[in-house]
Amino acid sequence: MNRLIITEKNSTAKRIAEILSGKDYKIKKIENINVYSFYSKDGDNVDVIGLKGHILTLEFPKDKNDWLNTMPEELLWSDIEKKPISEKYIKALQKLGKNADEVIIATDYDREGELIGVEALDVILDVNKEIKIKRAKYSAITEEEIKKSFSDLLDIDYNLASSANARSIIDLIWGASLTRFLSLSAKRLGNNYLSVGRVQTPTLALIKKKDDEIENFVPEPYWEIYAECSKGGRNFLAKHKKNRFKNEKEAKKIKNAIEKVKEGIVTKIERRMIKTEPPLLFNTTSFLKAASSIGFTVSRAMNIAESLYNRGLISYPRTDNTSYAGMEINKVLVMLSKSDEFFSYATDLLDKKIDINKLKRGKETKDHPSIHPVGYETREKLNDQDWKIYELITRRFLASLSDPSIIENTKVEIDINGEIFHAKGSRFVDKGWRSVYYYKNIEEVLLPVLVEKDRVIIDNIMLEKKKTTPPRRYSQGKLIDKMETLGLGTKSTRHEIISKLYTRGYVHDNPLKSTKIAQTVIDTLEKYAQDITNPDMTSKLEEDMYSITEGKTTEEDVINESKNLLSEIFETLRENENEISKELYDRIKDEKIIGRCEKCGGDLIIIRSRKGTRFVGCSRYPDCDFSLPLPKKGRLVVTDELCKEHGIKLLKVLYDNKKTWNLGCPYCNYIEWMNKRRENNKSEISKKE
DNA sequence: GCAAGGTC
Repeated sequence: MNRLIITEKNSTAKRIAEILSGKDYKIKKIENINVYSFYSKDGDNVDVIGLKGHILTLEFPKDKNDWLNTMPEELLWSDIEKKPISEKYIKALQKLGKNADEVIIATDYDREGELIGVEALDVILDVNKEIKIKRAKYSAITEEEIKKSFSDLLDIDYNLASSANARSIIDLIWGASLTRFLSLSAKRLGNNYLSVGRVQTPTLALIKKKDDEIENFVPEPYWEIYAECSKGGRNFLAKHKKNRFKNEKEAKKIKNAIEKVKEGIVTKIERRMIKTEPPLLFNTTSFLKAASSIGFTVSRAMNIAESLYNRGLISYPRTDNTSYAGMEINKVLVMLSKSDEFFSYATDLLDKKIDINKLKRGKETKDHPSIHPVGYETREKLNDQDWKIYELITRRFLASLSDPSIIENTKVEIDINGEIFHAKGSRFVDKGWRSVYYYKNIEEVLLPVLVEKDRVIIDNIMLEKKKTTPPRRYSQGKLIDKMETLGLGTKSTRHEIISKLYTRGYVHDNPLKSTKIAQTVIDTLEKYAQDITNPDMTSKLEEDMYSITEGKTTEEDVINESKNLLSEIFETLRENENEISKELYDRIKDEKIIGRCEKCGGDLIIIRSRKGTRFVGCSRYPDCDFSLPLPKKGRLVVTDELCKEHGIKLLKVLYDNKKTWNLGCPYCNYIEWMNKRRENNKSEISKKE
């Protein structure tokens, strides 16, 4: 009998073949894809193939491809076709499926995994209707789990696959129709289109909202009173117990009253032990957050993690798990105890004989284990960035197994002529896990030895004026975290969604700032199509998907309900079509004004020629011919910052390969370029001489 | 040239 096993990715195909064959398998290539082949104990021939995630994608029929000749709302009621993403996987599945008596779907144990399995199954049923179908569900790729799942095979959960299918159709219809409507209204076609989506738009709205808060923030002054104290030659700082004074007079009055006082009395000392439990193991979100805080962009961090995974150095980087499930702690520790960098720490942990049952913390999910090291490579053999990521993951793993960190906090109350001041100190009692995971460094504040009724010398009383600060923008890491909290995107897509916002010219910088275009898009959508700007759309979809899975409703019903809602939105959009178009077009046109013409005082605008070239020109052309060159390639992003010398908005250029060039002021850039050219000419001339 | 979801 021929048995075919289909997994979601190559790495699990290989691992499953290893486990089920006892490492006795051969690799054959079909359509240049690895297939792991072996004989089972019963003498059955088994082939294991790993796919590359989804093998099919959704598409509108060709006649709907012309944006200018299709009403965006026509997409709501259009057919949707399923098209292969890569032909070779389809061909390979057909070849293997034709000769198989039984197929076991062994894709990941989640919604999308079930759909990927059904996609593969549909391809196979086309060529072999008689085939027997089974499903293997495993919650970790450990020997025990895999063996158990293959000896206890289940059936395909078609409802679960259906729920994922509904999601994909709804995403395409909403995304494509609204993207086209906005792009057409704003006359932004070609690669300048204005994208809209269930996940990207609410994410962008978060960033824009933060920008609004900062824009509207009015700083309020407040005052703080500090006392510079000393005891036994040791200086320390105490702060008035009221902390912030909103009233300057009140603060001044206190300062004046105690300014000449030379001594204070310690009236109270409070000591508290603060125990901080070790951090949980990394899942994708917490990993990206940590990588972001040490200076990586989330895309870069994810790329490196993928590459470390492919080299066998870390476990699968896309997971929601933060528990120890599916992980062999001692094996990892033994491996690390042989490493140059971590041997002493790992050895100590091994000696401690950690009780795994006491480590049952974190969220246990049915997907891959938490991100942890599975191999080791010396620092020299990895490049700097790869090492930093590997080190971060390894230190986190070690930290999670370590003791809590204990800090002693001391609060000293000092009476200065009736005014109460507080001095705060902190020192490590036991660094615990912080000695190996030292990324969030905590500084000790040491106070002199004090007891109640001690007299301390007051060297100086200071009144400091401060201002309340606006909220902080989202860093990439914080945004990933926020997206997870709101249920936006998945562990695998969140970083891609953020990159997408950059390449669309919707955001720039890190922490993220929204561009004018983004602000206009969000304002328009919030006015006329609020559902798509709201994270609730995702929560609602999640509920609907759950109902489909439970059999309480159908894929068709959910899609129709969603289409009806979108159809109502389109009615509103059409009613306000002219206004929307004018608003989008005008505000984005304003975006093109980047400064004032030094020759005539007109507006400097980014002008695009029909040939696709562009330059900075004066709005009073042909009366004024002032112009500045711009690079031919890449997407221009206009920032809010102005050139200090020319008052022109600074520009950035985004390239397809995701590289960014901070062009800055186009005038400065032009001058620099001219100077360089002059230098080159000079050297050319001198060479000739 | 649209989305989001997989995976590399």
